[in-house]
This record gives sequence, C-alpha cells and structure tokens, in this order.
Amino acid sequence: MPKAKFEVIYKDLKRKIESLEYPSLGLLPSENTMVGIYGCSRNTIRRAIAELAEEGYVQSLHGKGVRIIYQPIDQASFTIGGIESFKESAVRNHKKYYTEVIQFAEITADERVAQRTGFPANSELYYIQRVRYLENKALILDVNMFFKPIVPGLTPEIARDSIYEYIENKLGMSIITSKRKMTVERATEIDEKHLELNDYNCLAVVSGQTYNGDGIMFEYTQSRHRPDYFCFQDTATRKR
Amino acid sequence: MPKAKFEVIYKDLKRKIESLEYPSLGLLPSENTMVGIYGCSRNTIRRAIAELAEEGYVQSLHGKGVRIIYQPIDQASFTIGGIESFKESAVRNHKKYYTEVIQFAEITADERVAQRTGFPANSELYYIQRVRYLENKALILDVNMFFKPIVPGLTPEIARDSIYEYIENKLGMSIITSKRKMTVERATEIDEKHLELNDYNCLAVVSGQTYNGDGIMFEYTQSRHRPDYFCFQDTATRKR
DNA sequence: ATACCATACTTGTTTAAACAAGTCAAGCGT
DNA sequence: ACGCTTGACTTGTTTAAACAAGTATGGTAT
Repeated sequence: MPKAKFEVIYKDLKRKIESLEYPSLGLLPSENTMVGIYGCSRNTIRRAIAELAEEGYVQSLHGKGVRIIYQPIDQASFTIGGIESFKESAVRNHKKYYTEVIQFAEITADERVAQRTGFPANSELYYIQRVRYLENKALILDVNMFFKPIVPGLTPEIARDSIYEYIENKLGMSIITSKRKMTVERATEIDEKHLELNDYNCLAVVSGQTYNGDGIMFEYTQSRHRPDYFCFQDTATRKR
Repeated sequence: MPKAKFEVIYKDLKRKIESLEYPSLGLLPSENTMVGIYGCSRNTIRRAIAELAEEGYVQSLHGKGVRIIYQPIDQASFTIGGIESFKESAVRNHKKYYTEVIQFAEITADERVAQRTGFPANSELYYIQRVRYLENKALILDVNMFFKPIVPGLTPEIARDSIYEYIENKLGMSIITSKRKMTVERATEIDEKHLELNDYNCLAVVSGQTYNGDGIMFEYTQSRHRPDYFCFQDTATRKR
C-alpha cells in the first residue's frame, strides 16, 4: 500500500520497535547506518524517524542518537487515537460491536447549529444519532452531522454499517484532518435513555470536525462515551 | 528566540493566520511565492507549512495549494494543549491562579507504583499532591512523581510556584516529549475532600509521562480536573 | 457548443551535499 | 591523577535540483 519510500521505512521501523527487535530504551541504528540498510538518502531516513517521534515511539538526542521510548499500552479499555471509525477501533481493540441507528433525518442548519458545529448557516445536513454497542453493552452515543453536498446518498443502512467506509470506498473521498475537543459533560436524559450508565452522572465527550482532501469540512461529530470504557492517547512535544 | 529559519517562517505564518491577515478558508501563497518572500529554499517553506498542518492550521491540497482551516477557539473553559505547566495554561487562559501543596514526600517506587507509572522499580521519587485554584475555585488535583536523580532539590516552595520553571531555568534541563492518556474516573474521597465537585461524581483525568532532552522519563503526573473546567484539544491526521 | 489536449501552474518525494552543533572517548601534556 | 584538546562520531538545518503527480485554464479540433 505505501508507495513512498519513507513510509516503507517508517512502517518497518515501527514494526521492529513494536516487536522489540529494537528494544525499548535502546538507540536506533544511526542515520548513516540506516542509509546503508535501506539504500536511500539521509533525508528519507530522517522523515521516517520524524513520524515515529511524532507518535511518541522515539526521541532524537542531538549528538547521541535516537532513543526508543515506546512502551506497549494496556488494552483494558476502548482506546482512541488518530482518526478512526468506530468499526476500525472496535476491530483494533478486539471487541465485538454493533450499531443501532436511533435517528436519521435531513435538516437545515440554523444559526445556532452553524455556530456550534462550524458549518455555514443554512447548510443541508444529515442528522444521525447512533448507539454503539461493545460486547453487547450500550456504551457510546454518537451524534453525527454530514454536509449533504459533499456526502450525498447516506442511508440508515450505511449508518448502521460504517459511514467512513462508504465515504472512502464508495464516494472515493479522502479523509484527512480532524480537529477534536474533549470534554466531560453531565449526562442528559437522552444519554440515560439509551446508554447503560450505571450511576455515572457524567460522560466523556469527543466533539470533532473532519475535513476531506479538498480542505472542506464535511462532518461534525459528537461522541458521548460511558466513562469506564473511554481512553484517549496523545503525544505532545514541547516548543521552545 | 527561534534561531532556525523555518521556525521564524512558521511563527510569521501562524501570526498572520491567527490575525486573519491570511483569512480562513483561503489559500496560502504558493510555496514558490514564499520562497521569494522569505528568501529561502522551498524545503524550508515546506517544513514551516508541515508544522502548521500538524496543528490543524492548514491543510495541503495536492496540485491546488495550502488551505487555511484555522478557526479561533472559544475561551470559555480551561483549555489544554501541548506540554504546558499549570501556570502557563492559567496565564494563557487569562485566569487567576493559586496552588496549594497538600503533600510533599520522598518515596521509593515499589512494584505496583513502578508498574503504574513506568518508573523503574526502587526508583527514588518525590511524591507531591497539589490542589490548583482558578478564580478561587479548587478545580484540579495534581499528583506528581519526579525522578529524584534527574530532578534533585525539589522543595514545597518550588512546588507551590512552578516545578517546570525550576526544571527549565534552574536545572537547565529541557523538556521534550510527553505521552498522555485521558480518561474519566469516578471521584474518590480525596477528590471530594479537596475539590469543589458540586454533585459531579466523575473527574477528567490526564495521566502522563514526560521525557527530558536525554530521552529519560523524569515525571509521572496525574491531573484530576473538575469536569466543567476541562477541555482538551487535538488535531489528528488520517494515515493511508 | 463540446470534448479533448497541451501547458503552466500547484504540492509531493527523493537525492546529494555542505556545514553547524552536540557527544564521547582516546590520547596528550602537565 | 587530572584536565585539556582533538577527532570521530552523532543529529540538526539549509540549499539546490530533479522528477512525479494532481489541478486548472485556455485553445484547438471536432
């Protein structure tokens, strides 16, 4: 799949780090060594390393080498990272999953919706509410709005399977950037009605805007997670 | 303070985008145009653009240009992003702040602590609990552990001010990578004792490991936030 | 008018080279 | 034994160039 050289090298290094072939806390081979190993220029090696550093797999040490700081994560809960569909996440986390569509409508964005979602006012939108089941427990309530001119032809059937799959495979549109905000909100009546909240009175809420390959925002999503099955991972780098 | 060319360009572009001098939804000048503007090579321009894309400010469109997708954030709540100290965040969010140190101890990591934090077993650690006040409300409970060999000489006085400031300015150590996990946890008795939780029975919890310029993990932190003053932002890019 | 194609843009990938700057250890002189 | 310099490493920054590939526009032939 990867056509670019740096991606091949990136994936190879990533695999070797995850399999501990390159052990944690050790150093990677030097850039010049890897130039010999992979038969490419130093810049290409550096690009692969930069991506690994971005994900918290390694950290470059000026004058010393590239330290591996990868540590395997515990798979206890539902882990989120990157842009992933519910289906992809479920598969990656080895969970049985199921989706119930509880609302499917077409709406026009009024001023308030436009303000909250980032869509232009009077946009034609699909409005979808879905309940996500993991291991037969109702854990996530998703509210999605899709920009109809960009994502035409949505149906409840597609919503029950995977909308992202439809967008990427059927519409041939690429999904690139996603801006997300994470908050913790008090449970609403709708949450309590559809989710098995036990006695939690809060939810982990991820709100996000997604942009396609043309730089157009086509989706606003709010995912409301039951607290005990929610985990979000992140790697940050400090700016000077 | 930026000494590298690409950082100067990055900051200049960032400023122009934030000030809407380059308006949102528009395109940046082409790379070759900017080569002329900044008097540098195309690679240097591209590096600056890459950083902006990383932060969700722009998105490159193959063959078309670089679209600006920046949108100003609402400053309603306490926003987290990047690696920042409480003090820095408070200042950036224009809040009055105050820290109370409720515990300051030196401990040795047993097996359980080592497992949970990622420190080696039998590490000598500082163990610090602090309550963070914003606008005179007790909102955050911080539990910090610092690796004593790397961060020597900590005192309760430093903990009340800013430990990061001490590390960077007094010890001259650089802080680079931070790996974080965000979860939502049930409030404990300690939370209820020290924070004004109202009737929330959950907290937003950010757990993180921080690495210094030598690639050594020197800090484990758990920040427990009252839900209504918590917001975490993130930008993700989808991998092919 | 329409369909097609050439062309002049745009960004994406890769190479090669040079120099800066940080690290480390061997070896030298005191 | 100690401190210093030197040189051989390491990563960091920047340039220049070439080619690939996607996009848009205008002109041409139909």
